[in-house]
Amino acid sequence: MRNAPTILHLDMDAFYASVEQASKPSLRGKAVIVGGLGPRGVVATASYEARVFGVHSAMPMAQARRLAPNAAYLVPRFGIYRDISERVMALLRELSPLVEPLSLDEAFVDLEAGGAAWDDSSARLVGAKLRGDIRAATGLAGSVGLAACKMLAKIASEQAKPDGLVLIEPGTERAMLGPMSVRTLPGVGPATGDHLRRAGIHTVEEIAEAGEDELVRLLGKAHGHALYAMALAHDERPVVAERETKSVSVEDTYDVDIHDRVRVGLEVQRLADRCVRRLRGAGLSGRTIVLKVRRYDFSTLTRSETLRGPTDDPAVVREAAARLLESVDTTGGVRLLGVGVSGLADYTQEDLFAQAAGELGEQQPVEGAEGGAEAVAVARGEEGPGERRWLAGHDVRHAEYGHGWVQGSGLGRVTVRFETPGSEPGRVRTFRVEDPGLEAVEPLPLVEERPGGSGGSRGAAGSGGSATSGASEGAVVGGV
DNA sequence: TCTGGGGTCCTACCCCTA
DNA sequence: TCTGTAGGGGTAGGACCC
Repeated sequence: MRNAPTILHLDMDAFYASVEQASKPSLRGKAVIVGGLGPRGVVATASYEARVFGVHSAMPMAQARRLAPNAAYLVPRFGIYRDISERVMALLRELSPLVEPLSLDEAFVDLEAGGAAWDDSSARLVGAKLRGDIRAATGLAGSVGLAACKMLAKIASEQAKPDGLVLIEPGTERAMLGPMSVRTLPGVGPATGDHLRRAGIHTVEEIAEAGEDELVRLLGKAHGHALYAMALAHDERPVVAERETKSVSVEDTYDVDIHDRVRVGLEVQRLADRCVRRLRGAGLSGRTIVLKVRRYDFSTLTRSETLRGPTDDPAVVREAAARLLESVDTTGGVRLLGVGVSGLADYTQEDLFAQAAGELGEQQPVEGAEGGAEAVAVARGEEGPGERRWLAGHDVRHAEYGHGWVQGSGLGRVTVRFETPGSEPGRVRTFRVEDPGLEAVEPLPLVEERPGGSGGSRGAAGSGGSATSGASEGAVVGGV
């Protein structure tokens, strides 16, 4: 391990919820919960105001509604999250070529590789400036952890939340880690945590005291060795900029269990097609087709089949998935189905044959760059011809009232709050769902782009929900 | 209380082959 | 030729992460 704290971990605070608060002035300072709103949805992110009620990520939405009945409940808008994430990642890449994104809202940066920092004070300066730059570019708050390795940098950013910066000074790592719960270490989830607890191991220090042999005996070779090393604050994992995708999959949980075997078969076909679209969008093909079935009792099983060569042919994937389904007992009903492809290659042999046979006429549109027009299609959640379903939280424009967002819909009505990231909290109006004046539009930028200008509007996250600084309607870039 | 979606990695087991 | 074994690929499931 290097001896200067030059690994940076950035974690955007309550990312999805903060984006929603920054987009919607009326939600600033309020409990906001983003996630699946169906009967089987779970919480993706809760704002800090919602966490006060005990709501947290991965909690069933029904439970969240009991705990925080007056919170704002919104479906995720991945298009805008992705746009903002790209801006943040671009700022990170200015610091170093070695940036490892972990998700839309988290990344590691190797500051030493970029020559951006070489010791405590330079690292601290870079971290502080980065937080300011992110705030100016997006209006959002991010927490920064700085340490000599990835594990400690991540723990540091966790300690820095919300809206802070923590640097772990070299030489203090063991003393800091020792009293912490085993669950602090990456790779220790509920199951491993329980396992260790039953062996009388509760803290990181107790892992170190137990010794490597005991850890390997308890948890197996790979996990045991890795955990023991982490407990000694040893983590040699490098920051890796480019990660190859290993698998592509899609899955759906159904609001109501499916019992009809024919319907199950049709859903599997549909998922196979969706999976292939994603696969093609990424320019990939794969050899192993995986079917996932979660039954009525939440038991989950997978079936897989490895082909002789990689494919991205929807018919081939569909047929394989259908064969796999034959070996699964679905009596009692299924709550989730999934189709995946692994054993990926970035070329395809099947295509050569398919092209030769002129079978590409029915090629599907590529999903690839999701976020733009696709986000709008999703925003309105069009299910069938003539049917318009307005999703909570998504952006709309009304011919008469301008830009707003869907606050709720049902019984043939849709309620819209008319406000923009730069406006005061707006008024609410209700329309018929088929109102011709209403259309789904792209989200507005959170911070106005002012060429030559500095700074921007203040976001909501952790900043006390202040009003924005003089933004106007002028920056509207909506429209479909 | 009733548990999403998209991933990665590890382990155990089976079967085949050398 | 038979037997034991080691290794690799395929398969299934579990744990974990965000």
